[in-house]
Amino acid sequence: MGSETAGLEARQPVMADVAKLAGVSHQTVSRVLNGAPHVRPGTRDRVLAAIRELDYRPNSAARALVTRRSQTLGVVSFESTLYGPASMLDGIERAARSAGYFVSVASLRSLDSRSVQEAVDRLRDQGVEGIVVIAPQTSAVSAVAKVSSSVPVVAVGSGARSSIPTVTVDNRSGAEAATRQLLDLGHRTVHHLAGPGGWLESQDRQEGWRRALEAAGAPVPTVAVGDWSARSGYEAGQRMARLEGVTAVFCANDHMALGLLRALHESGRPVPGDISVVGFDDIPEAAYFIPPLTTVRQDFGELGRRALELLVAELGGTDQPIARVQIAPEMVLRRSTGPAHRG
Amino acid sequence: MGSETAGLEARQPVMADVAKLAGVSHQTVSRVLNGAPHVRPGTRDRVLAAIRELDYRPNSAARALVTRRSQTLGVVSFESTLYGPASMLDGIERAARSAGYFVSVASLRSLDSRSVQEAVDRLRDQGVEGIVVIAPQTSAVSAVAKVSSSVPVVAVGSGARSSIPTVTVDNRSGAEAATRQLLDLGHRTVHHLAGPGGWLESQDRQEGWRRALEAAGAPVPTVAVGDWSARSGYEAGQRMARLEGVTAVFCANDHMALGLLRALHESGRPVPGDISVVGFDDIPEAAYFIPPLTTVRQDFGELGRRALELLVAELGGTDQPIARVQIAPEMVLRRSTGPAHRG
DNA sequence: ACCCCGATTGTGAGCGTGAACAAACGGAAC
DNA sequence: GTTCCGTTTGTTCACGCTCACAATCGGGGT
Repeated sequence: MGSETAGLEARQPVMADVAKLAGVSHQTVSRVLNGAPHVRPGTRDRVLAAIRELDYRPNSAARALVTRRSQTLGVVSFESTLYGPASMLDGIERAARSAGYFVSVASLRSLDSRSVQEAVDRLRDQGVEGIVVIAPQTSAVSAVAKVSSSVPVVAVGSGARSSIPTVTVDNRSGAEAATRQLLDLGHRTVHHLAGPGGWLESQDRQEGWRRALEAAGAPVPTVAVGDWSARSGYEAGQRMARLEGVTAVFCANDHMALGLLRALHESGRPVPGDISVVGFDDIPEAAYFIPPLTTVRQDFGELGRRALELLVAELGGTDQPIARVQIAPEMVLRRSTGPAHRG
Repeated sequence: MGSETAGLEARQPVMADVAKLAGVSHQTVSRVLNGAPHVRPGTRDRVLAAIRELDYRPNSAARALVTRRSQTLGVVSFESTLYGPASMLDGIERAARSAGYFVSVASLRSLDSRSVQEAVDRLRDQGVEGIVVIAPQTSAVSAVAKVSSSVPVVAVGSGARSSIPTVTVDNRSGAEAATRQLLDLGHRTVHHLAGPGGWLESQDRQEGWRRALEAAGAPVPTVAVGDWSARSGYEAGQRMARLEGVTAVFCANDHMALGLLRALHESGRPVPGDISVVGFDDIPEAAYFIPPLTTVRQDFGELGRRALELLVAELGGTDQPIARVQIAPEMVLRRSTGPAHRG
C-alpha cells in the first residue's frame, strides 16, 4: 500500500516524494538542497521544479536528528520589556538570521541562580547550540558561568569580569566622559545617581564617575542609589533638590534622569540653569525630555550583533581564549547641561 | 566496537544508556519520561536514578521527528524594540512556557507582504506548530492572512478585521473615553494627533475620537498625523501651538504626546493650564513626563498572554470559529489634563 | 578497443525517540 | 490446578533525513 492510497488529506510531502517526481533518488534531492557538488544542472533543475510543485519543505527535526545541529540559538533575557534588552534581542535575532540560525527565547522571572539555571536548562532541552545571556546583574552572570556546561554561552550588556565571553559597552569610560564633560563646564563637582547594587553597570558607571572626579581633584559627594526606574529618579531628585551645592548630576540611566528632571522642575530648580543633568543609554525618548537630555549613547543593537558574532565564532570550533569585547559609548550633548552658574 | 570503546569524550547519553543502567528497556524509560501509566514505582525510581546519574536529557529532535510535534511556537514581530511589542513578546513567552511550548522569534525588516511571508516561512521551516504575529499594520495582517496555510496563526495588538483570530485592546472605546474625558472637563472640542495611515490602531483610535466628538455635538477639527515617534509629536506640537482655539489634544500614543508636551512647553503654552493633553498606552515613563501624562492604559503583557491562549486553543484541535478577543483599556488620570480655561 | 579516473547517481545504514503489538507476570475466580 | 484478565515490560518498526560507500557513466590516453 502507500503509493496508491491517494488519501484525500495529503500528508506533508517528504524527500522521497520529491525524488520520485523528479525521477531521482532521495539522496540527489538532499544534494540539491544542501548545495553539494557533482549534481548535473539538468538534474538540479528537475529536482527544484519538483520541490516547487509539491511545495516541499525539509523536516528540520529529521535533519537535526542526524546532523546533531539544531540551527537554533537560545537567548536568556531578564527585563526584556525595557528598551535596552529589547534592542539587544532585536540585534541578536537579526544577526542570528543572517548567520543561518533560529532564535529561541527564555525570559527570566527573577534573577536568582535557580531561575537562570532553569532558563538555561530549558534552552538546552530544546537543543540549542549556544546561548546568549542578556542579564546584566552580577548574580545572573555568575550563575550562568556555573551552568555553562556543554553549551557555549556568551553574556551581553554586562558581565565584564566573568569567566565567560562577554560583550559590553565600556561603562567606565562612558561615565568618565560624562563626568568630565560636566567638570569641563565649570562645575566644582558632580553628584551621582547610581543604579542598584549588584548590577555591573551600576558598579562600572559609578567607578568611572569617581575616577573622573579624582582625576580632576574634585570632591566626591555621597552617592544616591536608585533602581533604574523613573520613580526612583524622581524620589532621588526630590532629595537632591533640597541639598546645598548641587549643580550637576550624572544619572546611571535615562529613566532615572527623567524622574530627576521632573523632581527638579517641580522644586523650581531649572535645568540646566540651576543644575545640569546627564543620563546614560540614550533611549529614543531622551531627545524629547524637558529639557532634552545630554546622555551617553550605547548602541544596544550593535551589542546584540557582536554578542552573536562571538557566539557563532565560538561554535565555529577553534576554541579561542575567552573574549571580552568592549564597545565605546558616545556622548550626546543636548540642552540639559550647561555651564556652572557663578556662585 | 561501540560499547567497549570507552572514548574519553563521552557522547551525550541516550535513552538506551539510561535503560541499560537501570536494567530495563528503552521503552520503559520512555514511559517514565512521558508519565505513562503501568510502570511499577520501583522501576520508575530506578529509571529516574539512572537519568539523574547520567544527567540524561531527551533529544528533542528525535522526539519531534516521531511525534510530529516540535513543542515550539513562532512569534513574528515588527518593531520589537518598542515598549508595546516588547511587552507582548514577553507576555507570549511566559504564557508559552507555562503551556509547555518553546518560543522562537522572527523579526520583520519591513512591513511589506514579502517580508512577512519570509518570516512566516522561516518559522514554518523550523517546524513551529503555530504563530503569533505582533504586527499592527494593516498590510502585515492581511499578508499573514494570505500566508496562513497549514499553520495556525493568531494576530495580536491589532488586526480586528482580518480573517484570522485576533487579540486587541478596544482602541475605539479607549479613544472615546479619552476624548469624552476632555469634553467633560469643559473643552469645546478636542484635537487629535493620529498615528500613521495603514495602522489599524491609528484608524480605530481616530474613529473613537471622532465618534465621541460627534456624540457630544462638538466640532471635528482637522487631524494631525504623526508616525508614533516623539519627534513627530514634537513637530505636530509646534504647529498646534500656533493654532487658535486648541485647548485639548488627544495623542494616539504616549511617545508622540511626549514630543507634543515639549513643543508646547517651548512655545510657552502651559499644560494643562492652556492646553490639556492625553496619550495612549501608558508606557512606564508616562507618569514622569512634565507634567505627568493622562493616558489610556493597555496591558500589553495581558494581550500577549491572551493571544497565546488563543493559539493553544486552536492547536487543541476542535476548530472553533475565528475568535476576536478585545480587552478593555483603562483611563489613567494624571496632571496633563485639566478644565478648559474660561474664554 | 581497453583501461583509468573523475563526475554523477544510487543504496543502505543509522540518528534517538514514541507507538503498536507481543510477551510475561501475577492474582482472582472457579 | 486451571483459566482469565489486568498490569508490567520488552521487541520491532517507522519518523525523514544525511552520511559513507558502492555503482554507473563517459571521455581521454594508450
